[in-house]
Amino acid sequence: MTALPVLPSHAVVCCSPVTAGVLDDGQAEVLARMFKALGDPNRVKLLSIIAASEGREACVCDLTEPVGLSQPTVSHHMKLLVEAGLVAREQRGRWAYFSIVPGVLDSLAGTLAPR
Amino acid sequence: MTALPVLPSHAVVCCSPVTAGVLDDGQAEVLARMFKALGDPNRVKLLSIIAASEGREACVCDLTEPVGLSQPTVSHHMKLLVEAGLVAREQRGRWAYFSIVPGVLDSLAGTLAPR
DNA sequence: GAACGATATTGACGAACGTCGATACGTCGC
DNA sequence: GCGACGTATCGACGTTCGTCAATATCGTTC
Repeated sequence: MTALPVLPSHAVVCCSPVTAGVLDDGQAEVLARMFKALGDPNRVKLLSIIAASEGREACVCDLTEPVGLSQPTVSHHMKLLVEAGLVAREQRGRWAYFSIVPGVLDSLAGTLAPR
Repeated sequence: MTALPVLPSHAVVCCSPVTAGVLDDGQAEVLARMFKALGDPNRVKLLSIIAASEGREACVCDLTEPVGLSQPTVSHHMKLLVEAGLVAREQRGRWAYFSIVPGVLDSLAGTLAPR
């Protein structure tokens, strides 16, 4: 499978550091949305599986068994991760592939601990 | 107010990187717990207020008004942040002070993006 | 177009969550 | 000890969430 196209960087639209001053409601909302997406053990595990996969992408068909959840549940979780902007979805024939959005984890890490 | 005592480093017990391989259920659970604590805009804002305060600590009496929530709600949120290991609480007379647990944000950031 | 396989969506259920008024509890000053 | 003050806890409420079986939708193959 080929590398995913490079998406526009989210760094400029993503996140304000928690530690750079008092966040306003909008900024806090943006951050909280992403953290909430990671606030479920199954979704953390799903993200780690994708991150550990070749090309940092994985087919949803390979995600169901490792987390031991039903297909609808995994689909639902993946939808939440996509909506949170952490992963991107690409339909390839019958298969849905998910990949880590480039730079997003770096950005999110940067909100917790400025570099 | 004096600096808080240096707490034992949590780095050794805190977190496994999301991006260093597939996490087991326990590791994912630990991370998810902290992310979930940050999954509420008000708690993100509370954390940012504490982080922006002198000495990275703040009195709960200074937290209620900026988030515009009732006293019981703020108390409840602070309890969740403490239980998640992100902040520590210290009673000083009538006042409860909360501080960022040293190193915890760095550790958590490191789980998202290894340095 | 029909059959098949993959996957998203729907609906129901029980659990968890965020909020606040009321109250309980601990500290301080007299 | 009592009253005032600060803050945690309780209980109720409406909302949100994680789960799964059933079903709908979409892409592929013949």
